[in-house]
Amino acid sequence: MERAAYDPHAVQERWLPVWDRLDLYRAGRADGNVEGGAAKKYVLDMFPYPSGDLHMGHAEAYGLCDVLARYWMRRGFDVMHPIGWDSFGLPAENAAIRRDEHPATYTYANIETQAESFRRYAISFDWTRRLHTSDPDYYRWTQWLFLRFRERGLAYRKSSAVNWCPQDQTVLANEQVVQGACERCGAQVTKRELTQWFFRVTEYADRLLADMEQLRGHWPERVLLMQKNWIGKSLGAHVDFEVSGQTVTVFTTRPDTLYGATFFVVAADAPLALELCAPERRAALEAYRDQVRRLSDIDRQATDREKTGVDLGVTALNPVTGKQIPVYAADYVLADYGTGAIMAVPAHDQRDLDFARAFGLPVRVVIDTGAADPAESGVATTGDGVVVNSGPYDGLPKDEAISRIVTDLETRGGGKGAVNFRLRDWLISRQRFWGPPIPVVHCGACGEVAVPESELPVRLPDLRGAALKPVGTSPLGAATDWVNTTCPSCGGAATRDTDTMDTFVDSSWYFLRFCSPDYQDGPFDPAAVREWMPVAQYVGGVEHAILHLLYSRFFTKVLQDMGMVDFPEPFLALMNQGQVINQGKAMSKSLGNGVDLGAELSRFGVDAVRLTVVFAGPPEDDIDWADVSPAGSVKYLARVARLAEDVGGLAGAGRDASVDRAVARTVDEVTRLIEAQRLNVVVARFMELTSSLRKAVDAANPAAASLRDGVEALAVMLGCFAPYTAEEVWSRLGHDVEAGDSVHATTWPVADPALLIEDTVTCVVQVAGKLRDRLVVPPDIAEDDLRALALASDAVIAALDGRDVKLVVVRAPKLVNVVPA
RNA sequence: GCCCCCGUAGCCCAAUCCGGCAGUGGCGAGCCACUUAAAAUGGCUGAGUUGUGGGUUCGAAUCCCACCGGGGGCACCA
Repeated sequence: MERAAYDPHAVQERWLPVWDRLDLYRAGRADGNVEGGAAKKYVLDMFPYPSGDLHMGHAEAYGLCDVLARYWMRRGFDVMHPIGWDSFGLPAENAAIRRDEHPATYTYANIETQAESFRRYAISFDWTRRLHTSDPDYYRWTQWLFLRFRERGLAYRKSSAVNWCPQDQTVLANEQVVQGACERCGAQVTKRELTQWFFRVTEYADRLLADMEQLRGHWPERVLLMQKNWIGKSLGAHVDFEVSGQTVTVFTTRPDTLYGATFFVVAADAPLALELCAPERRAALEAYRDQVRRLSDIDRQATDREKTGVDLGVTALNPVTGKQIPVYAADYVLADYGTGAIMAVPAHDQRDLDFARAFGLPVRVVIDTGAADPAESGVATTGDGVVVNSGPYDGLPKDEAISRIVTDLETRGGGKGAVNFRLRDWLISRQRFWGPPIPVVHCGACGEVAVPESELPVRLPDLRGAALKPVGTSPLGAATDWVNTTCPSCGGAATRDTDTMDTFVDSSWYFLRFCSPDYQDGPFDPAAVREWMPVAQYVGGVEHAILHLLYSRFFTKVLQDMGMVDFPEPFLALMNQGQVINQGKAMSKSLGNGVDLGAELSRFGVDAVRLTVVFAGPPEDDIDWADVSPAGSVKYLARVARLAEDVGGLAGAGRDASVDRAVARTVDEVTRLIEAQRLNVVVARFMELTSSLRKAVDAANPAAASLRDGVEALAVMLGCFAPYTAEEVWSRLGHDVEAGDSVHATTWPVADPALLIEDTVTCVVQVAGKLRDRLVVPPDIAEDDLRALALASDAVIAALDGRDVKLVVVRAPKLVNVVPA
């Protein structure tokens, strides 16, 4: 008999226009046709940057997220699954220079390409909520939020050393500096002192850390760990030292080693170094500072570097020993961590010891750890031990000494317990064009003045091509007509701020905008946000583990403090999909191992690619495209289509308990597996069910009703993974999809609990832990009966070989273990 | 250097949470059927010291310890 061929492309062409017409994925209108009514679920993928067309990475991330979104739709939830574009950013600007056009041209053309690809890839997006961060309607509210942050003292300007690329004559974001070099041109990045805008994220450090407890279990553990390390909370103390009549405070995590502080170091690039320096050492310090400034980041960060520094010719008073200790400036002390000055305890800190050995400074052991003397061994002892050489504290264990010394410092003055964070304030200024302009005007008379809300957005001027070339200042600065303005406060002549904001600012609140994308009275409608937020499931790559996720968490907390939202965390659950690699390596042009998504889709079809990325392994694992087989997925989907064809033609109402049980077991297990996000295992279960239904059909099983129900259940579940094929199957079973009876508008199958109970169980019988026999028993068999059955088994008697039985372990109904003497 | 995760068949994965038959999926390999032949399709088969060593247990892939190998994060943060 001639089989109906399975042509994935024909199936796509057939159903895509029908789905467009049926408008299946609009949020906010679920009919609550499943128990539990229509509870809301907000499912979100990290929105894409519009660089070219979609690639394999998108295929995986959006494919995985779509399974979850569709599953919850089938479970009767009112699901919001929106899409938008993170459409400001440097690549568009570079393309515009190259092609002599406006960045918007490249950006919006790519967006259209990606949107069409998403549509064909059959992601269940609610297209009515689409947004682009580069639209004035969007960045108007990015600017509005900036002004609210500024009112609260959370946005401020300060002078700071930033990454500078001498080749491109421009400031670079940290993420554009790869191992000390400019990611664009490869030049060594240096530091340059510039006045920049910052967000005061450090004020939220403690809450960002503490609230991670709410995320534990729902976010990948390693992401929480990375954020924890990034925030870097350290407990310790501030201790005051007198230097030339001036009080200089240091931060230390080891107040117990105060008696071992034999010298004092300030960061060479901190202003404090100049203040403390004796006049006769001034020239030496300036020379050293020049030398430090010329160092590239990559050199400066090398930990095995020789310690360098310069004696400042002054001394500091150790507050507990009463001794004057020398003061140095060195580049191993960081200007922007702690107070920019340290007490150096060479015996118990490796860096201080290295410095002491280089400069011939004394080493004084104050904690006896039992290890060799650091002065001899060159290895600082940082472990636990007993306090020595420390006056009244001698003999105390380390931890007790810490609390005693801190208490004494607080009582006597001169110090107190303190907490310090590694987290730095977020530098948001960019000397670039394609971003939201900072809505501030600089007036000679009034200073910094906010642009009034009624004048937002501050639109970008119409610059293109060569006008965007980096010249060391923002391209906005050259747009004279745009820069020159009047002061909103006094009406006098003033200039606009020429910085634009980091694109991470745009993406720190887009998930809120999706709740009410057309809202005109604020960044979002509070009622809509109450309805949808927080995001129930967020999906994206682990490369955003810190920046985007930390900033979004920060924004949410600020908005909570402003009373605009009533929750502290934006994303209740997070899934990190792995990367798609090829032949063991990240895909790249230079390696020639790239896999083109469009080519794969043309060859195998959308469903096969979607199924392959899900089936390849656990969602969070990388997929090596060389290890997987989209051709195998095509084969499987064709098998399902043929099964539907055969079953669709069966007549009759016959049922078969073993078929019904197999279906019920699969439904039950697949449901639990999806909830646990074990999506690769789900596909294996589909394949098993398909095989067993196939066998039943081939055996001329008369249970037509059971088989039909089974294939229907399979179609509904498979619809979340391979939406086109599932619709085709659904249609072959006789459903009128064009009339609205789509597999993507139906409800998830329910397993009858009665079918999940087995009438018999296979009991394993072991002798001394080795498998010797299997017994088929009722599931509710009594322990004693099972023991008797097992002991009577011929195989057991043979294995015992006359030995006495010492112990019989019975775990009814699954196992008996007979232990011989 | 510090911290985290992972080692199961030639390869990708199940079984690990909560100890109880190492397989139930895929790729590849081999064989068979269909075919003039091939492709496609269907069926069948084989493959294991569960990284290594030790411990706990009646029983360990699973729990504990050490080591080896791989991946990742942080790193002059006091």
